[in-house]
Amino acid sequence: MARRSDHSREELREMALTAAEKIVVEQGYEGLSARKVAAQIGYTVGTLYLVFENIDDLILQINARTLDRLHARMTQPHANSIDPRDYLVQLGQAYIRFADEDPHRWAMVFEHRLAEDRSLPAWYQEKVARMFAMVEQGLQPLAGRHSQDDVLQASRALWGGVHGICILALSDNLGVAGVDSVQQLTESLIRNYLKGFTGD
Amino acid sequence: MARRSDHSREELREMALTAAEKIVVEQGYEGLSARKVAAQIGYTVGTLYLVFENIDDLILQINARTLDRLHARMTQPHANSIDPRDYLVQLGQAYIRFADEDPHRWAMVFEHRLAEDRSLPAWYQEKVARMFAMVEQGLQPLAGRHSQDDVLQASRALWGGVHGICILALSDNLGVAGVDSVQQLTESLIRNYLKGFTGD
DNA sequence: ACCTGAACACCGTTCAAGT
DNA sequence: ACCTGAACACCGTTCAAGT
Repeated sequence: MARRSDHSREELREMALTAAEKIVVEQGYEGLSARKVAAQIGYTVGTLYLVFENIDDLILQINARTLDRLHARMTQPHANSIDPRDYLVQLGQAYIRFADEDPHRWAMVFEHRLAEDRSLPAWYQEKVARMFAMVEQGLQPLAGRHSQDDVLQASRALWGGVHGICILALSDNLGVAGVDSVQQLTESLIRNYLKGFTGD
Repeated sequence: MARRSDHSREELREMALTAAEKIVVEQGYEGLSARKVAAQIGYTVGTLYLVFENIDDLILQINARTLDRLHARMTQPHANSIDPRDYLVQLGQAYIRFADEDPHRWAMVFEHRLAEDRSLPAWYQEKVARMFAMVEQGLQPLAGRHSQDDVLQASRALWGGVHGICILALSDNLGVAGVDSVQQLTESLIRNYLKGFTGD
């Protein structure tokens, strides 16, 4: 015992994150604990605190990976060759699909709250911003006579909307059953909003 | 000790809920614990379990009260005498205002997750349904040639949208500062969606 | 230098025992 | 009959001590 040096810090970190992600995927946010992660990788709890600041830090690292996965899923090959409206609907539906297929991972991103006084690190906020930027860009071709500020506001309203439908659906608060109806709701929100936005 | 009979079950319940609400308002969801509630009302933890099934049950009771408060706030006096569009915007803004003024109480309603296998009791689900019904009714005058099903779907999309903006704003994920901009986002979402919905 | 093991201050929940 | 107090199985976090 003590001084094993079986693994480097980096290896330890990777093992811990992988083990933690497995727990989250299987048991959800509530099922995660430092002790479980430590047990999974064959170290003591104390060791985790050599690699992560605390449990919030560990969760943040996982959430960052989740945001990366989500971003990858939302990156479409033919973004430029299709109608902007269809593209935005596709973005929304990719988002819903991701949340539906990996609900625990997705939920942790939004269920995890930092202590009131702490705020998300810049590198993390950037990952969130990147997603909003996708929507903003998708909206750009429809801007018409709208100012850049209008487009920004619209992208936030729109994405907030998609997110809300997603949340309510996954928590069964929308009284809609199945992914298909959620996808329809999303499409309804986006298309109607865009009609209003473009003024067609 | 033992056999105090200082308070009836009903009194105990009321005291516990009031104490618990105070803790939630001040310290948020995470700050709540059965032991703290018990200490506040001068009883042992065990006593709480004579009045509530478990801590989830206690939280559900608080959340039910919160939904009642919210419903009261959203009930407007002149609902029938104003433009339906304005009315829906007012509903949305009342929702945002409530969340902004009482963030901890509001957040607990949406942060609290039941165990995967358990579902919300019918009496609780009805309180949620009641709020969606308000939106649905507000939307009714704008239905035009839309089917009843379309109106239902639209009310869900719209309310999901408002909710999403509210969540992202309160978790600082929208990059918007202050209630005013959130209110603007909400109005943008609702008015543009309605333009699309009514086809004007 | 690296990791452990035990400690500390917390949880939710249960239930024999006291009055 | 009513409530306690202690127990059980968990938490996150810290850090002296062992190799």
